[in-house]
Amino acid sequence: MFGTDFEDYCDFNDSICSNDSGFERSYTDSLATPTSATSTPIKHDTIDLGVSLTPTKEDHVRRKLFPDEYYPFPTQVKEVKDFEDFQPLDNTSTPVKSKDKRTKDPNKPKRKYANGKNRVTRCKSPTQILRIKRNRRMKANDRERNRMHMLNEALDRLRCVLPTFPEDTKLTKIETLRFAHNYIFALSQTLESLDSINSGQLPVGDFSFNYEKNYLAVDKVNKDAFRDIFVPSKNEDCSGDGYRNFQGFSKPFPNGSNFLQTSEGVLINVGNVTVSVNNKGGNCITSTTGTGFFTHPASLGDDMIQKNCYNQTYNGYDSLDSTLQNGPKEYFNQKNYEIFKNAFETAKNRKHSSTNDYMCNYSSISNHSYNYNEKYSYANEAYYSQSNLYYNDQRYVGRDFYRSQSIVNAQT
DNA sequence: TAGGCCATCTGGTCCT
DNA sequence: AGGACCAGATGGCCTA
Repeated sequence: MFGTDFEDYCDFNDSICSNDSGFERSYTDSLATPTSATSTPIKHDTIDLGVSLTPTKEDHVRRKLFPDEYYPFPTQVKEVKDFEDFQPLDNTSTPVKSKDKRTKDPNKPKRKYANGKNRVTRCKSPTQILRIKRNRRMKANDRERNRMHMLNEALDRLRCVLPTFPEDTKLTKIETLRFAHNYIFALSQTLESLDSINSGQLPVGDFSFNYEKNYLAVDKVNKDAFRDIFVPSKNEDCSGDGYRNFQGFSKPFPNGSNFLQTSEGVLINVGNVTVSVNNKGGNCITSTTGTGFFTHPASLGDDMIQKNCYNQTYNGYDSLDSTLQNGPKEYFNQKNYEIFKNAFETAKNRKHSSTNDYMCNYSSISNHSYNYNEKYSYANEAYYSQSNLYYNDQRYVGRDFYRSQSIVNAQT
């Protein structure tokens, strides 16, 4: 049903740029109307340019301001696989120095000119000077445009690794940076918590790295753990930029925080998601796309557990039967939940593997995060334990995948 | 309609 | 000379 690649959730058609891209304007207009009072190019009919201004993921074609013949270098955008692979785009007008430089002969005498100087400066007509300046300006604009494109693409890649839902409104630039700052902080705090377990300061039973089990559970230790991660301490001054308070998003609670404790439980706001932990087990996650409810396994009957199965396809295996796959639509939006959850798993995996895999190559995240059958595909015990850390509360029946602590009454 | 966000142009500065 | 970087200016698009 759903794709298994993380990229499936990051549709470049939507995320690469906003619809109100300024590419609809062209520098050619300003050239055509040099006497215009404003230096800002006038809106131009894009059809006249003969190029599609909408980038697509498939063709990897950068939006172009001018027809192909205006570009002296290839315009194909290099697909970035990892950080080391990332190179500046090739479609800049900036001339690239040839690597095979011709070695100068040091014995060769310099060319002499009649006036004693090394070079003759020809007189240029005002028209020529104007043309040269215009050409330099166009090239400078081209470079600046590409530079900003690279910056925006970097921001897009950053958006893709942040735990927000693709269906939600695209984060603005400043929101992306702020949220990334907070997210890194949250992940580092999570890793520190894990270190506390490894060093024996915390019992594993109190805080294992199981987001679903611990962050949605109701025992005090886990509530405090979550609060430690997402809510600044009293000593922290978050009145300014409020980074620790996820200020990139609204703070929905009257206390001006992303965390609210009530007599019935706690509410935690993380990005576009609000997690509600109820003392009576009525936990839920709410996003702008819908709400999903969670219940303790103890309160679930067998029939409810049956309905909590994944009705998705992983590794080519169809799970459960067709009636469940085509079952009621009120089930929790599993895709959104997985995206949110995988952010935490990524942090866990980073502890055990090379660092470049995850933050620099978001396509590889999916290989680990969505591979639910991997524990049965790998005999390596270490790998098993590593992969299974997060899913230590799940049951597997034949080819069917069950979740013991799952969604029973959700809507999207 | 005002304000936010964005892409683009532009000129200045610094550096190679 | 030319490229990278930056900040200001400007207009388009969208939303409350």
